[in-house]
Amino acid sequence: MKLYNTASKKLETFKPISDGIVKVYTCGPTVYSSPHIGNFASYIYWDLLVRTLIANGYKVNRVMNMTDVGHLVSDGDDGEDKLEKGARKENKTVWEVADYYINEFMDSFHALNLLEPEKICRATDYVEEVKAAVDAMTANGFTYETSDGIYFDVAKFPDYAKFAGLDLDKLKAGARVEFSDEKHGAADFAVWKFIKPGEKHAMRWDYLGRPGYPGWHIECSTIIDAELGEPIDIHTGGIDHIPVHHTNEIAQTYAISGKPLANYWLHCNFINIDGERIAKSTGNIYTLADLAERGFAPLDYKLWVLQGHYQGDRNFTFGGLDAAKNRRLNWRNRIALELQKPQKTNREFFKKVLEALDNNLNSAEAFAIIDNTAEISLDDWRDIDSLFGLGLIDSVQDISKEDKALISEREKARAAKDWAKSDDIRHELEIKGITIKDTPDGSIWQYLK
RNA sequence: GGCACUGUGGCGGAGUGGUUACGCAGCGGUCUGCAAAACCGCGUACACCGGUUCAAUUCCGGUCGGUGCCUCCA
Repeated sequence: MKLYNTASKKLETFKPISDGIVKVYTCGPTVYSSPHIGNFASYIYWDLLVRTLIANGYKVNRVMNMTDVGHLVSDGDDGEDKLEKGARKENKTVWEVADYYINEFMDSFHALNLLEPEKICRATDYVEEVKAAVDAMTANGFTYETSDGIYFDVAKFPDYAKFAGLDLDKLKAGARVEFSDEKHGAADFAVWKFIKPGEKHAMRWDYLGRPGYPGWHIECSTIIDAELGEPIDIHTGGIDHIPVHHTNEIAQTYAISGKPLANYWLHCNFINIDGERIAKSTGNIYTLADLAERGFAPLDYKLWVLQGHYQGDRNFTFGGLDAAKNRRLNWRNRIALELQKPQKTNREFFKKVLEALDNNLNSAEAFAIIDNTAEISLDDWRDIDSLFGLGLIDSVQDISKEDKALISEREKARAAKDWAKSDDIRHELEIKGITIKDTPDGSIWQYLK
C-alpha cells in the first residue's frame, strides 16, 4: 500500500520495520473540553488507516495518548493551564475534569465505531518516565535550565528545522515578541516546567528538588519509547502538529536515544464549516451531540468524512451531511435487499475496493466502486463494513415473522385487487419504519430512515 | 510579514495530458392500482491570464480568492 509521508513529501510504498506487525502512534486529545466534529475527523481518518492495514494482513499495534496534564494557554508566565482553567470554570478538580472528558471522548469514539488502539496512555501515568527522559536529554547536553523550567536547546539538534521545512530565522522575525528572555533561541521549548512559589497548579510532581510538571511535547516521545520503542512505523496527527509538536518530538527522541522517531508521518488536513475555520469566534463549533439534535447519527458524519481525503481541504455543510446520511440509508437498504435475495459473493469486487484504499487511503474512490457495482453480496458488504466501520451490517436486520406475514398478506390482497387493505398494511409497516416496494418480481421491504 | 497547502457542475467530493468519477438534490422517461424503488436519459464542471503541447481541468509561470502553521488547536 502507498501512503503520503510528510517527512519525504512523497507518496511512498509502505514497508513495516518488522514483517507483519505495524507500530502506530496517534496523537490523542487534550481532555479539557468536549471535542468538536473537526477533532473527530482525524480519528476517523486514522481508523481508516488501521482498518486498511488490517485488511492488508498486518497486525497493528497502536498506542494513543490522552493529554491529561496541562500545557499552557500562552507562553507567558501568567498563562493558565487548560485543565486548570476547565477545573476552575466547572468547579471541579483537574483530575475530575480529565476523567470526565476522557469518558466523553471514549463514548464518542465508540459511537463512531472507531477501533480502540491497543493501548491508551494517560500522560500523567508516565511522569516518572518523563523525568528519566529529561535526565537523559540533560546528560546528553540538549537542555538548559531557566527560572521557569528545563528547556530544549534547539540549536543542539542540527536537523531541527528539516522535518517541517522551517526557516528558523524567518520564524523568529515573524513570530510575536517572546515573553521569556531567558530562552536561548525562539524555537526552544520547555520539556519540564517549574511551579513557582505561590503559583496555583493542582497537578504537580517533585523533580530536581522542586514542584513542577511535564512540558507538553515530552509525553509523546516518552510514551512511544515506553510502549512501542522507536523507531515506530507510522506516526499520525493533524497538520497543525508538523511545525511544532512533531518537530519537537523528533528532536526530543533524538536527544534521548539518538534514534529517529517514526518512518512514516501521516498528517490530516482540517475541515472547515460553511467555508470557515472552526473557531469559537465564528460560533461554528459543532459536537456530535449537536449533530444528533439535528437528526444525524455519528456514523452519518463518519461516512461524510470518508467521502473525502485526509489530506484535502474539506468543507462541512449540513447539506453535505444530509447527502451522506442518505447515502448511508441507501447502502443499508441495498443490504436489506440482499437479505431478501439469493447470494453470490464476488471477491474481485472487494479486491478493487481495497486497492483504492491502498492508494493513500482513497476512500472516495472506494465508495465510487461500491456505487458502481450493481449487486454486492452480504459477505462482501460484511467486508466493506469491516473496512470502513460504518455499522451497516449491524443496523440491518431481517424483519420479524409477523412482518413477513403481513407482506405476504398484502401480496394476496393486491392479487385480489383489494387496494384498501393493501395500503393499510403498507401503512402499518411504515409506522414500524419499514416501507414496501412492489417490483415486477414481488414486494420487497426497505428502511424509511 | 514568512513558509506551506489549495481553488472541480446546485451542494459534497475523486481523478486524469485526449475517454461517464461517484454521492445527494433536480428534471424527463419506462414501469406501476397508487406510491416508492429500480432502470434509462439530461444538465454541456474543472477560478482568471499567459506558456508548453497535435491536445490541458490535468504540466509550467503569473494574478486573484480560500486555508493552515509561525501562539494552544485534529
